[in-house]
Amino acid sequence: MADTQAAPSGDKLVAYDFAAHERPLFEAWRDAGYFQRTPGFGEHAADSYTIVIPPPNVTGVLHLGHALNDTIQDACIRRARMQGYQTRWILGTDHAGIATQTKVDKHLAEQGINRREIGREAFIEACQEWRRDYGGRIVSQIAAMGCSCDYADEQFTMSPEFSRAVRRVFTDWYHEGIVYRGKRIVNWCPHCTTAIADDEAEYEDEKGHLWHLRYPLAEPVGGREYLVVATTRPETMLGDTGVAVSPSDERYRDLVGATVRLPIVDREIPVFSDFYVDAEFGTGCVKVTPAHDPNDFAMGERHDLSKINVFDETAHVVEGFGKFTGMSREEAREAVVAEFEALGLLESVEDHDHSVMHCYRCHTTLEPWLSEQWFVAVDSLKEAAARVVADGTIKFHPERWAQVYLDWLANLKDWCISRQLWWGHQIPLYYCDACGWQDASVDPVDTCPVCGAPTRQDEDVLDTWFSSQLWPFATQGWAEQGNDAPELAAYYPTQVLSTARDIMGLWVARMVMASESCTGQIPFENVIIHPTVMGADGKPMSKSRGNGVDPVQLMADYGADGMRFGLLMQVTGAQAMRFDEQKIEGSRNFANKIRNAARFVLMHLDGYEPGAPEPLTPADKWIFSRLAALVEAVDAAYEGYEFGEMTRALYRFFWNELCDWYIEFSKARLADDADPADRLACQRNLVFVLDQALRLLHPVMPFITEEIYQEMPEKDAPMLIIAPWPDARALAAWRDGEAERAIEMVCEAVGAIRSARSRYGLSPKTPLDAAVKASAADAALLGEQAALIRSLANVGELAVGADVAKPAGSSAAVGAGIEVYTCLAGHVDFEAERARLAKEQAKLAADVAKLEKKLSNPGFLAKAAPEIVAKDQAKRDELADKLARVEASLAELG
RNA sequence: GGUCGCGUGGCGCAGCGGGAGCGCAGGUGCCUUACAAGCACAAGGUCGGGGGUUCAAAUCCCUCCGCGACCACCA
Repeated sequence: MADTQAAPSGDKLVAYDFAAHERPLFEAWRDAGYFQRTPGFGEHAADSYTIVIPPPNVTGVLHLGHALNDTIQDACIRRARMQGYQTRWILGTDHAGIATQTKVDKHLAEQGINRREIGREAFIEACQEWRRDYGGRIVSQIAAMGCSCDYADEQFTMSPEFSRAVRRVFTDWYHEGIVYRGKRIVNWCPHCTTAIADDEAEYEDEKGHLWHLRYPLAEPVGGREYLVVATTRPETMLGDTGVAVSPSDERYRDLVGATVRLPIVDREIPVFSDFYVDAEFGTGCVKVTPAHDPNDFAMGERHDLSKINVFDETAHVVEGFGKFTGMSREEAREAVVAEFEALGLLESVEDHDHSVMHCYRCHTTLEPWLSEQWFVAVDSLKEAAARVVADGTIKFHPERWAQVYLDWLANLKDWCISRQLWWGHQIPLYYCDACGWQDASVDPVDTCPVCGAPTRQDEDVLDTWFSSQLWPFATQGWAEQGNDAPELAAYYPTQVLSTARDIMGLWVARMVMASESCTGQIPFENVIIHPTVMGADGKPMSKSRGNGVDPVQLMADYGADGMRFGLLMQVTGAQAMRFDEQKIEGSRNFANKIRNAARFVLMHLDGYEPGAPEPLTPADKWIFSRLAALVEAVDAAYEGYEFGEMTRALYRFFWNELCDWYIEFSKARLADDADPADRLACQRNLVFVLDQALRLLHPVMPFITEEIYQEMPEKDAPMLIIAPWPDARALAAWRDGEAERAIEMVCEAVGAIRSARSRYGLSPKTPLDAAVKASAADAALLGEQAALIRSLANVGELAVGADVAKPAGSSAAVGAGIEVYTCLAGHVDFEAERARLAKEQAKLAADVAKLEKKLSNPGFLAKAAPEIVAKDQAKRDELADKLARVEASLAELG
């Protein structure tokens, strides 16, 4: 606190060492146990406030999205802690199946190791090792931000307890028929060699071709010897088992029921009609490959076609296709097309853009692939999940995301949960090959309960999101004690879930479904969907674009407080926010302003004695009134989850009201020759306002506020982190319209005199005489504040009254209800003053005319709310008055 | 194809029914002892175009234009 952060100019700027100031505070909070379950106090003592952090991937590093999201959560929970709730912010990481396995694979590959060679156990050990080496990094970065999570009870989606919860849900759902096994078309990643869920597939537009291929008919029909199919994937023709046409397509009516002799493979396949086919597209004939296209699969089911798998798990052509066997998809495409051309069956090729599915992890083109997989039947789950959002039990902020959520649920299809990976929760389904017994079980089943033979466990692991969906309750004792877990009773449902919109379906909706099914409760009451942080160019941040910003670097440059405040200041209800580093810099400056204001207060405490704040002067009453308004605004913003509003309100109050005016007002009262009683009152009021401001700022800027709080002359809590939140209801008594009016006039008068001085290039050091004319009531209010005006505007003689005359040779500024004359005689040439006043006269005349017109409109008078009419009349009178006074000043200048 | 978001001073954004605001950049003057990461002052916009509702529109409705996102997807 003692050091000046910004050295006087001339000296070299000494960078403030944020980390050195922040880390000890963090450790103090942690060591005092404030990050763990806090006991609660006051009116909310019996209520809990819980947040579960969206668990970052174990191997991840902090990015700006986390930084924003975690700041939001920390602000919420710190405020709740100060409000006296029993708080708990559950921290942990996600094992992130594919993501981690991909990384470890790559890591091993660099050492020339293939995971298939070392086997499952060794590979899992490699993952664990990787996790031990890199796993803690993101948690320490979260700590560097100052997040008040429960670090002593860190969760992991593959911890023994969590795994038990996963097995339990799988087993329960299996027994309820919610989890089932089936041979279906799934999105297959030939690189990761696993199935992935529909929402893990990303569509990307690609330039491609539409090949028109002739398929000869086994027997000519009506003189026709062949039909032409159009396809974007000629290589799949090896697996064709039918050709479909639209039922309403007259052109092909007589072909339905005919047989095609499939070229190359020489297979006889039927021509049939199906409603799926659009006669308008391509040739109107669709080759049907049930094993490699979901729509074809559906047609295959409807028409009882066989399903021929052309590709193996790495998307190479399987045995039995002659020279094509062993070719990659791409090679096979070329070879098939070449063959058709050689056979004279390639009718034409046209360019065709289409969207192609890619793996969201490795971006390999996905192959729709027929395989045996596990699924979650969603029909019984989604109903409750939709209901609790539709009826407002769970609220989205901003509200419109509720519709996105509901739409997602409405379109939901069964969820493929099995993954052909090694890193993850192995599916707890046990088979007895001897007698055919099979069952799911929470605990391992080594021998068959029917015949006693050894069993084997399913090889596949579960989708990462299958475990993530249990996060809000599996972290709270559910695995062992189910819904009787005391933690759940105390801390469930949680209050807030904050996330970006991209995992609305993948995670948010699934948590609701799982929680409703497993606990019978909602998992959280409020869902905050914060905007996605974009790069400075408005595009998503990415390595390849080079527009990424590292939050760790931001914290090093601007402090954790600066980054936090700056991020929240940019939050709006929109879907995206373009990252603006200047906002972070401005917030760092704001933190510095807070530090300096506190320094001012604390260095002027000579003779200070603790005591109740007491607003004596209008300036005191004004700042108390503004403080009361601020608390109300901040509370309202938190309750609406409007973080941009909240931070801007704090910024405005602290900088533009407290620092720009109240502290300036205080200087004279704190001087050595000031009245000791008044000085003490001023000190107490400064301490009080600073203290309240620190509390309001603390959830967003925890470090600087705590650091200052420790220096405060009186404290009602050992640390600010658990100090009571300002009480808006109690403060409301300080609202004072008259004091606000008085100080507004002071500010206006000071501004007018400074402006006149600046306009004519007069030094701030030259004292000027001035006069203020106001209504009798205002003059009475203002008269008491003459000293403030004199000291802030460097005024010599100051006259205030209802009937003061404009001094000769003065510049006039006409404000709201007051007129300010700055004496410039002997200092300036009045030509410029005349021009300025003439310009103002024109502007005022136009404004008055506009209002006159409005007020003479009968429609307005008849229909507008009476207080609006009154307001406009008052405004008109005021402007007319101003105009008259400007004109008078002008006349006087001659 | 469907749904949603955004177009406001040079730049980045707030405001979303009663006379246009903030930050930054730029201009002028200040080392005024809390702060030059600062202070003071001034300048800068017909709120994307058009139409409508209303006494009143940046704000509500329609339409067009331009960005962007999500969902679905026709071989």
